[in-house]
Amino acid sequence: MPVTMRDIAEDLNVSIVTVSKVLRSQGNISEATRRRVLRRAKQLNYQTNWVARSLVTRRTYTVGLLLPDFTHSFFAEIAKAVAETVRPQGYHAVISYFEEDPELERIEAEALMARQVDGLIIASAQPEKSLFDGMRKRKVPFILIDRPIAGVRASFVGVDNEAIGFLATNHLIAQGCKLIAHLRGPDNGIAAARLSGYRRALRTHKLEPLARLLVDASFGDRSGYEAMGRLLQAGPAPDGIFCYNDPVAIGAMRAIMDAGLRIPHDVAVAGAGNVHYSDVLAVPLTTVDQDTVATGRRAAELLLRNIESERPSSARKVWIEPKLVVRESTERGAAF
Amino acid sequence: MPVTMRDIAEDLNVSIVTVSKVLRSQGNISEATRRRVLRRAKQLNYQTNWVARSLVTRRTYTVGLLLPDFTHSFFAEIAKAVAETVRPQGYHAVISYFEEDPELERIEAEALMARQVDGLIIASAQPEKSLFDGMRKRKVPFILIDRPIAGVRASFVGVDNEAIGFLATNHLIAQGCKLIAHLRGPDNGIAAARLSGYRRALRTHKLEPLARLLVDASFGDRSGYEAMGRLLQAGPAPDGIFCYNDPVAIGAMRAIMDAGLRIPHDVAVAGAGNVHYSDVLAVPLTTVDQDTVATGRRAAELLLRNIESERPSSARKVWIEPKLVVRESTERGAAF
DNA sequence: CGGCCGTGGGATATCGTTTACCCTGCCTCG
DNA sequence: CGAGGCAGGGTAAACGATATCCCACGGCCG
Repeated sequence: MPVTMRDIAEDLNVSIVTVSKVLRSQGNISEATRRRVLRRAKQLNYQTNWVARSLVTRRTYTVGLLLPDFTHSFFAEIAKAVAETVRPQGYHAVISYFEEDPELERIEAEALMARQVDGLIIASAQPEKSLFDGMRKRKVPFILIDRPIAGVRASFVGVDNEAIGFLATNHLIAQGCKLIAHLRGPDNGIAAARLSGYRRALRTHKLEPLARLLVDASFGDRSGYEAMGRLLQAGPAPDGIFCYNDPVAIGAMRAIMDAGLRIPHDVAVAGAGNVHYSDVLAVPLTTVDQDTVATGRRAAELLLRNIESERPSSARKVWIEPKLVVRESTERGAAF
Repeated sequence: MPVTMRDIAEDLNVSIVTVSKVLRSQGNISEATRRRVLRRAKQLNYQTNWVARSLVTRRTYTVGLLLPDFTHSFFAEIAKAVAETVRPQGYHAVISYFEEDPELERIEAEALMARQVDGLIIASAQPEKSLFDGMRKRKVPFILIDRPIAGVRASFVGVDNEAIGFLATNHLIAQGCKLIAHLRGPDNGIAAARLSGYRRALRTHKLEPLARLLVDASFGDRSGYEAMGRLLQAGPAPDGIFCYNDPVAIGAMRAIMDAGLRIPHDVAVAGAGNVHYSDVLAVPLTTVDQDTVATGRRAAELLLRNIESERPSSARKVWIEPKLVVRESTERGAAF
């Protein structure tokens, strides 16, 4: 069995409390005993038992991270940023995922709380309101990320999706595109915001938002391929496309090339999300980066502040600024 | 503050022990009190305090997972498989990473042990032998994955890299390639094993292993591009290439196309690793899948067995069978 | 009728720390 | 010279559960 403070105390004929004080540099302990304790601790390779410590301090120095799927690089990067932000403060991140299943999400959240995490960061699937009530009742601080949930009063950190749509579309316009289509994402707030940014950019430049240039896609490359196919059959090809996200854009690019058109010469393509293989594609893809690192970092900082400050701090919303990443798929020069 | 067993016990005028027994379905408790306790627990929304329970049972039902980097999809997928395997048994996985830094690796491992994980799964960077000694001393079961460490007696689960080299090369031969090159990886055991599989395949089919067809690359797409460039300049182009991994293969493909050659018509290309975007490339890439799911699952199963069985179970080595994934980059039909 | 057993439940110690006090000298200072 | 303060420790009670025994009672059996 592992070494405990008791072992050290008995070896040295001091009390356990003395050992504890030395190890935490608390209270008044003479330099002599301090050294003796430290030396013996090192010899025995003593390690704090965090379970015991947590029981009495009511702090585990652990934050829970609840994600739909950490094999998606988007979430993996957020997780990494969170872990890196809390580590210097002595916290660990424990990561759980729930596969977009609200029931599993509740179960995992409660498991994390039963393990007494000091706080939670959640990219929630669904407004299972009871979950949030439960957290509030137990006064566990939590931060929502990426997906705001209507009707839940909570701090939130996420990218400004409207800005993503605006940035990408604006860039296409700056590249000289006149007929700009949008492959729109699934029926959720994120897709709606990106669409609305697309519309604002068109409006700003007095381009007409033609209905036939707005095509339903989803979130995968297959849906992008199909949507693009429909768009190309329906009439004259657009000269620019903003796609809901990178996979959709990749599918669209394939459809464009299959149709014998060239990127960006005939059609410029922009995506969103900056998946990390966007630049090893046949034509490297212009996209809008969501700055996962900033998202994770800000969320973690906010959470730590809430944890340390006891008080049920007011719900803050932090919007991360997206950044345009220009690659070949839109580089046609303003001269076009 | 959260609800405890004491709250339930006082409300019902029974002892804490009785409550505890009901909640764990242990001991003899009458159906009547059983129901009363359960009802009250539900009303109060009682949740086991795992910190307290763990202190006395000496079990946290938590396994640690120590990875170089979980934003690499390879490790993320392993992590997911591990989490999924242990979850039904009531365990949680807590994931840590160490960025290939042996010092950080040791620190994180000890932090996990201080948090009393019941076992560890490690894709270790380096043979900091002291780390493994420490784990053995504290009798924390652990399993190495992906990277065997020479001189450390421990259970291991990983893919058979020699088989990867053999499978890929063999496939190229079956596709009719006669002049097969290899872009070799960095100087480690994994690359060496893949190379040796490549050689065995050539030998088996009595093809000559020309020295000029063996080119040093590294692990990134840039290195693949450059290595391929050198190879093409040095003499007649090979008609098949097996690359250390997928990124290298992607770089190589770009170099091949830049040289005006066609894939797979002029050169067939095979990679290894099956990164999840291999099939959205300009030419979908034939590769060898490492079966991350099996790796994670087997490692988790082995670990759980070790945990449950107390006894310092003997070090087992499990080799995961890789699987060939054929895509366009090698599809030329045996007729060539 | 005494002994034994099963049922239903409780008392108490324990897990390894921290926390909140308390105690004992000795020194200083008015 | 007595009060007060501080340095350097110690005692005891948590923290929230589980483990290990123990007890009372009733029924049943020989």
